[in-house]
Amino acid sequence: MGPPLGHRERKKQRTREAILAAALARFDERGFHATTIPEIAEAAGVSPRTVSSYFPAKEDLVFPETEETFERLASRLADREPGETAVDALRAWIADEAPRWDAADAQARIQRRIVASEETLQAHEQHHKARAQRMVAAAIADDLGASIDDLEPQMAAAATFAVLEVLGRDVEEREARVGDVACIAEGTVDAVALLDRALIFVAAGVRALQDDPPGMG
Amino acid sequence: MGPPLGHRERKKQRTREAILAAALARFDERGFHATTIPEIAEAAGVSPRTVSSYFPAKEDLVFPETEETFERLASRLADREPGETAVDALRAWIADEAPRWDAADAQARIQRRIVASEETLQAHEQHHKARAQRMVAAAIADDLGASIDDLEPQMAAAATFAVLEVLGRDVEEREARVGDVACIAEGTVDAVALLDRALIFVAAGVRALQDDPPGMG
DNA sequence: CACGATCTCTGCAACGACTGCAGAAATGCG
DNA sequence: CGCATTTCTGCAGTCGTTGCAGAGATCGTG
Repeated sequence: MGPPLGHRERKKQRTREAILAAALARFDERGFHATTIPEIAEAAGVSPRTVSSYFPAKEDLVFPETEETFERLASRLADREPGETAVDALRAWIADEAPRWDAADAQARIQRRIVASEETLQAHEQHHKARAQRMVAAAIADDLGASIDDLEPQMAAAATFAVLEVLGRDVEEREARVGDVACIAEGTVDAVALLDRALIFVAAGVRALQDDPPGMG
Repeated sequence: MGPPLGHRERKKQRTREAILAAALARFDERGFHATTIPEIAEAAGVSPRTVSSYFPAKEDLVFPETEETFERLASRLADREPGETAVDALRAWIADEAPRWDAADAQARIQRRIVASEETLQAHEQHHKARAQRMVAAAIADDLGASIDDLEPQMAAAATFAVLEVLGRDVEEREARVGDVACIAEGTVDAVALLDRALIFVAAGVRALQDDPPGMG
C-alpha cells in the first residue's frame, strides 16, 4: 500500500520523530516560549537549520499532523456518496479520529497541556478549527441546497464543532484529575454519541429556522 | 467624565493614531507581512522603538481596540440585573457595537481586508472570538443553571457567534461588491435582527436537548 | 566495489520582530 | 526659569526564519 520505504525515507522519519520528541519534552518542561530552536536541535542531535527545515514554524512542532487530519476530513466530505449526508461523513471521520484524541495517549496529553499554556498556540488551534468548521459548513450547505453564506449551515457547523470543544475539554479535565491510565481509558467519552447529541440540537434549530422564515422589514 | 486630558495625554493619543493610520495604509497597500516596523515608524514620524512601545506586537496594529470591545462585552454580561438574561445583555452589546462594524467606516473596511489577506491575522481574530464566546457560554450556563462544561451553553454560544461570523462576511462582501458608500449604508443588515434569528435556532436546539436527555449507556 | 547523480544536512549570513537599558528630549509644575 | 517626571530614541542583544552554497550521505548502476 504505502510507498517503498528506502533507507532514506526511514531515516527522515526517524529524524522527524526525534526532533518532535525532543521538542515536546522541552516544551512540556520549560514552556513553549522559553525553549529555543537550538536547544531542540541539540537534544535531537541535528543542526538548528535542520529543525527549521523539517518544521518551518515553531508552532508546527506542536501541531505535527493537523494538516493530515483536516485533509482526511476534507476527503471524507468530498468523497461521500449521493445518499450520504455531510453529517454522516463527519460522524465517520470522528469515529476514525477519536482514538487519536484519547487521553491515554501520552503524546496527545502533553500536546494539550502545551497548547493550554500559551496564547499563541491557542490562537493557532482556533484557526485550524475554524478551517475545519468552514469545510463542514460548506458540506452542510450543499446538503440543504443552501448557500455557504446562509445562516443555517453556518450555525449548524458552529454548534457541531462546539461539541468537539467540549469533548476536548473533557479529555483535558480527566487528564488533570487522575493519573491512572486505566481509569482514563475506562471513562473515555463516546465521541460519536456526543456528536449525535449535538445533532439533536442542530436539527431542531434548523427546523425552527425553516418554519419561521425571516420577516421582510 | 473622562480624566483631565493634558497636553501630554493629547499628544500620546495623536501619536498613537498617527502610527495606526500609517500602519493601516501600508498594510493595505503592500500587505501585512511585507510591511516592516521601521517603515511604519518613518511614515508616522517616530522611531521604530516607539512603535514597538505603543504596540507590543505587530498584530496589535490591526486589532487596536479589540481589548476594549471585549471588556465592554464582559461588563455587560457581568453587570446585568437579575431579570436580564445573558442574551439580553448580548443583544444590548451588539446594538452598541454594530455602528463600529459598519461597512461605511473606511477604517473598519481596511481592517477587514487586511485580516482577510493574512492567515496569521485570521488566527488572531479567531482567538479573540473564542474568548468572547467563552464569556457568553459562561453567562448562558449561569442563566440555565448549568455548568460551563455542559453541552447546551457551549452550543448556544457557538451558534450565536456563528451569526456574527455571517454578519462580518456579509459586510465584507457588500464592501467588495460596491464602492458607493451611500449604497453600503443603505444595505447594512440589522445586526440585532440577525441575532434574534440566531436565537430562534438556539432556543429550539436547547429545548430539543432538554426534552431528550442523554441516554444512560 | 566504485562512481557519478541525487538528495539531505549543515554553517553562514542576513532580515525582521521584539526587549532591556540608559541617555536625550519633552512636558508639567512651582 | 529650574527641577521632577514622563516619553522618546538609539544601541545592543536574542530569537525565529530564510536563502544559499558547500559538505556529506544515499541511491542506482555498471
